[in-house]
Amino acid sequence: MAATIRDITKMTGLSLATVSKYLNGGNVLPQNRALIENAIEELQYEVNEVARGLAKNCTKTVGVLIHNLDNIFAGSVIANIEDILRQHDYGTIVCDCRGDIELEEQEIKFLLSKRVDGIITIPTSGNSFYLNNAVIREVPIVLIDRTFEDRNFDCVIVDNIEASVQAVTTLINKGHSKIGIICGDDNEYTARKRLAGYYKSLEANNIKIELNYVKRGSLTVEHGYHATKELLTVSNRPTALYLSNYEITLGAIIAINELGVNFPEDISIIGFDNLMLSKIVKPTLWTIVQPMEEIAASAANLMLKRLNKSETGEAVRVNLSTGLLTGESIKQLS
Amino acid sequence: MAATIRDITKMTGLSLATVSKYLNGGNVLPQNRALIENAIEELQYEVNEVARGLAKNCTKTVGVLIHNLDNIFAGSVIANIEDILRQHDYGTIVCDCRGDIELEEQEIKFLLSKRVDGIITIPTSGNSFYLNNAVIREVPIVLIDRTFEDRNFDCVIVDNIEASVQAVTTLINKGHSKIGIICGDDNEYTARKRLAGYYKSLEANNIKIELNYVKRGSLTVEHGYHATKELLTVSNRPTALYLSNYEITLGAIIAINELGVNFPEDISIIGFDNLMLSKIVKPTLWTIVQPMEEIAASAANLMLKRLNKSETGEAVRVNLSTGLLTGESIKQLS
DNA sequence: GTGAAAGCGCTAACAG
DNA sequence: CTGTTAGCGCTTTCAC
Repeated sequence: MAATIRDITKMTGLSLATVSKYLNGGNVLPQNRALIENAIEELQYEVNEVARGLAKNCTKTVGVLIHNLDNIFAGSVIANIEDILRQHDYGTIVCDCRGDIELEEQEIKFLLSKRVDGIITIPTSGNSFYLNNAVIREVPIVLIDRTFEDRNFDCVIVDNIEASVQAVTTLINKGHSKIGIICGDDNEYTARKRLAGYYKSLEANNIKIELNYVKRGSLTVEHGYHATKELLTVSNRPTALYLSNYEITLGAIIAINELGVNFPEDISIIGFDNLMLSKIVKPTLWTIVQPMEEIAASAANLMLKRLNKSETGEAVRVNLSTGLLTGESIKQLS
Repeated sequence: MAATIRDITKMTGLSLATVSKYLNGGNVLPQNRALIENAIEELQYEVNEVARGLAKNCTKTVGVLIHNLDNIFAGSVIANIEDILRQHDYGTIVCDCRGDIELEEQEIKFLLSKRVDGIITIPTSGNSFYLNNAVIREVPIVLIDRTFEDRNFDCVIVDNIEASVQAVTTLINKGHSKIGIICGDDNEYTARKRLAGYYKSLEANNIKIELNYVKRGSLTVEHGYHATKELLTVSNRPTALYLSNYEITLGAIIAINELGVNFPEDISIIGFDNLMLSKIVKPTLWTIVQPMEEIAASAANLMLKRLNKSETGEAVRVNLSTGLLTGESIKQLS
């Protein structure tokens, strides 16, 4: 059995209160301080955070709930959040709900029963109903990647429509009008927005929308790969492709290479998030990049502010912009 | 403030013990059961797991500590572990130590102060010193991916030497003797083993080892990419490449495609772990696969057994074998 | 600055 | 089956 604070009182002859005060950074006579520190060393004492959590009604942990852990975006965001939180002595309980709405609701219950001090989440569900209990208990919540229409929450998002506009406009400015898009399907919030941005910029430039240039599917390498092969063999094939997420970009590159098609000569492309590819592929890739670390940092810091009450106002909405990484993968059409 | 068990006693007129018994699955008179269930519904009561944890001296959470969260292997293993544990009512506190030994030690302290019931970890450190406190407190530990020489722990590993032997022997059986390897560097446990397996099978077949066929580096796409380019331009270039990890395989494929080199005609390759690639690349890829879900399941189940004391003996060592996925990426030399 | 005592929400004997 | 009671390990008044 691990040593308790009581063992320290016995060893030092001091009282519970004094030792506790020391542990919480209070003032103690130098001689007593020495006694306590010695005892702690001797006994290998470490605070029992469970007991402390009960006494203080706060656990110094935040729950992070996402749709899928084995995914680059989520993995990297979580790793960074965890990092920052830890530096402020907060632990992180990670749950992944596998894109399942029922599980998502259960996981929130689970996190609440663990009495997390706050919840950071990339929502799966389309409405915020599943967060009711957390709201009632006044557990701070920070949303990442999306918001809800039905209620305001703190959130950290990027403007996905604008990201697409950036990408597509870049292509248009280089003379392209036959532009394909490979994207997720309509029940994905970010996919919907990105597709909307694609439509928006085509319309703004009076370019007719070709429905067979739009390849909806899953957000996977497979979809990127197959959709690219299809788009490259379609009659009246597009001159440029907008690859609207990390995995899709990867799949597309593999398909293009495999077909022996060259970019930018035969096809122009602009990718998404795939820094790894943009760094190593030759010719280099034009890429839309989400500020993943900034997203993580904003979410973590916003949460920290809610936790230490330095932010108490209305729901704050952090809007980050995507960046545009220039490359050589887009051909200038005359 | 959330409702407590005491609120339920007031509402039902029953005692603490009865309600507690109900909550823990004990027998209660039907009428009382109804009363309690009604009160729970009414009050939106949920067990405070922190209080329960203190009373029971067990928290129903296990800590998972790994070197790097934004990595396919770790991400996918953790996602699966979390899944299984959750189904048994265990939560998961995830920490990533960024491959830093000092952080690793701190994280263990952190997990212990949170009183996790068990720890599952992919070790970073070369010795088990940092686990001392956990051992003393008799917190069950399950290692993944590697073991220590200095002390026996429960562990779930694959035979990395054998994996390499499988890969290299496959190449040799198809008539290759000029075989390159791209791998991690010597301070990576698994990389060392995989390289050792490479040497082993060459020696077993009396094939002379060419040191410039061995490309050590980081376990990254970049390394796979650049090393491949180097190996393909070296004089007396190898006829086959063994790509000894996921990221390296990905980088190599990109490099090969980019160079306009064809496999298996111009170069034979066998990859590692990259199921995604082996599924979508044409010609299909020969691939060594680690049973990631099985690794996760074994680790989680072993932990569960330790936790419920159904396994109490000596350290158990689960040895899983890698599989060989056949493909078309290896040319038969006459 | 220190100590005594009550309490955080729950569990677990032990009687009844 | 139910109720009483005494903790689990720590924090936090409130006197001294």
